[in-house]
Amino acid sequence: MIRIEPSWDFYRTFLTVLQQGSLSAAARELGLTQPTIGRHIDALETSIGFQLFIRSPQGLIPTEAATDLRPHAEQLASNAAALLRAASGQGGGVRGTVRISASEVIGIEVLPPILSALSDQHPDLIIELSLSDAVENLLHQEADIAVRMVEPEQDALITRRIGGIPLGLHAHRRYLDKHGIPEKLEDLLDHRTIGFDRESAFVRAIRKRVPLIELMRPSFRADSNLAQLAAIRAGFGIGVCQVALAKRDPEIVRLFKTEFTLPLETFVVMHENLKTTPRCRVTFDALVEGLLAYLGK
Amino acid sequence: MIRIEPSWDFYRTFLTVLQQGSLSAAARELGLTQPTIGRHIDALETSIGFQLFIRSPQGLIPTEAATDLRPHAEQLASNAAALLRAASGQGGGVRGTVRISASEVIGIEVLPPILSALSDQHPDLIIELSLSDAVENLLHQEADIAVRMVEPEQDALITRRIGGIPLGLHAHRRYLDKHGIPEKLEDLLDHRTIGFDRESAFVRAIRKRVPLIELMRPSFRADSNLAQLAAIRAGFGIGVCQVALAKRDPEIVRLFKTEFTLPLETFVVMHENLKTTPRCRVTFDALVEGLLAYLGK
DNA sequence: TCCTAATCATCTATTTTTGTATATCAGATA
DNA sequence: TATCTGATATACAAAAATAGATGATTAGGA
Repeated sequence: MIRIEPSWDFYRTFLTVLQQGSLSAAARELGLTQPTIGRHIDALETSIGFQLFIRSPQGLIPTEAATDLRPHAEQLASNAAALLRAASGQGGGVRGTVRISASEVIGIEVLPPILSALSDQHPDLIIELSLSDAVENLLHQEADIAVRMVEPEQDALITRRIGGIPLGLHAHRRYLDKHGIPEKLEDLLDHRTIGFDRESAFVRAIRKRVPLIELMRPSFRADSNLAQLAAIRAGFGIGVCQVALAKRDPEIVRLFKTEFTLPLETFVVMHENLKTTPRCRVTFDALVEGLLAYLGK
Repeated sequence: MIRIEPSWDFYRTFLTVLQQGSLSAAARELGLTQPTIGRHIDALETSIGFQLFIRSPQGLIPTEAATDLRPHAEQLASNAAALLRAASGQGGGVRGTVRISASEVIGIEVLPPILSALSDQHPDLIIELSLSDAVENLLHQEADIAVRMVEPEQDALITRRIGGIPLGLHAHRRYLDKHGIPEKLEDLLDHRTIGFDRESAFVRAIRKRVPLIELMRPSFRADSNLAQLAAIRAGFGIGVCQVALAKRDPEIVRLFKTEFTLPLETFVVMHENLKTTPRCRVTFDALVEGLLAYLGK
């Protein structure tokens, strides 16, 4: 039974201990001392009435109860960070921190010049870029704005459709010189191809489009699209990547230009709450404009 | 510029001051003293670098900045409460607090017997009932389970469709004795009717079904369906309410049984995270079963 | 086997936070 | 006008939280 509400700071301490694995490490992380962290955990355990950690000389091992509470504590941390970001943007004008979530490929290959120009225009704007393909992080307020490849169905979000980024099959000229150029799609079965590690919505979309993919046995697998792109650039074999990115390297050749093309629908998404805050508004617009330009629109 | 992260407790204090409107009232609310609350606000203002309140002898007036931060602070409070509820349910078995959100009518007229039976079966279960028609409170974790009249489109939610609760036009016999029984739908225009205060999705659904409603000039308006039900029971006039509720009072007569009937789709909804926690599982099942029984299924 | 490095627990001095009491101000009321 | 009630601000003492130092325990490596 919980008698009095614990200090919210205890939640922060609790999460940090979970993340760091020991009182000492959490103390270093938070700029406090180990006895203080220990007292916080003790107080929290007393307050909620059960044990959160098993102490050991190697650190603290979370109990099942602690693991159950972890997502709540993480959300609390996200919200606290969101509040601070909101606070940093106060005072009118474009200033403060804006946190953008995007896929690895987009974040590394496409966004930097867009964000760089934005930053030049608004020197007081601090840009954080979080690279992840998880769709949910807008709802958890881990980011203010997201570039997504699936249309979100959430009402509280403002969504702007950018269009389909064309994907194509590509290989490095070095690879083709050595292994020959496939003439028909079926020839791909005899080539070294680059594929996905795990099943995902994106992979299913490709399969649907080109059932042949099903039969292929990739000789290189990676979940990270970035790693796949690197593999194509390194001449490892034939893989799927954005046409615009491939064009940057004159040594990379597009294959089956007519037979295989796949538009990757792209959206810029923002919390409705943030539409009036200048820094988010400006960043949202810059992303939309920059991505449209990237698509040649 | 924010230099060091403020204590999370300051956020709680900040929100309480916003809610209560003065340092003194917030101090009473939190069980602290007015100087302490004042120091918390001072420290938070120093930390984030701008003023949150204008002090006055009548209390504290929030600045625009404070108003902007308010939703974040509220979400923080919801999450902290959700964490505590999760904590209260630890230890296996059906125990702890479960928070249910439902519309006023459902919560007052339909749920009590269901929840009462549930409570008898599980003495360690503490039930909180939050009456509101806002759809979003599941996402904000203000409730664990919700009874909703619109199907949520959110992926992270578990939804169970109950079916359509039939609505009908009703009036008290006392009213009909005095004003006569309308023969045709058009006759309603000459009667005292009970209508809605504001536009809502529910109202639009009714309008679509029975365009005649558009023409009616209700002599009693209330947003609260509960107030409308009370008005029908008091013999004020003719209004819309659940058929099953009207039947409980033999003095209430249903009108235009064939011409006017409207099923109110009903869903029980729960966060996916909570499906393994016994108290939520059990409550969810009890609500589904109870509501199906209420519908005669 | 012994040494090192990491951990948590405990005790005490110090710093920080909080509470108490009081002063001050603005508005409502007789 | 005098008074009462609510509010914030300030000074100082009390309480609480914190840091620092030390000891005990364990794992891993020479």
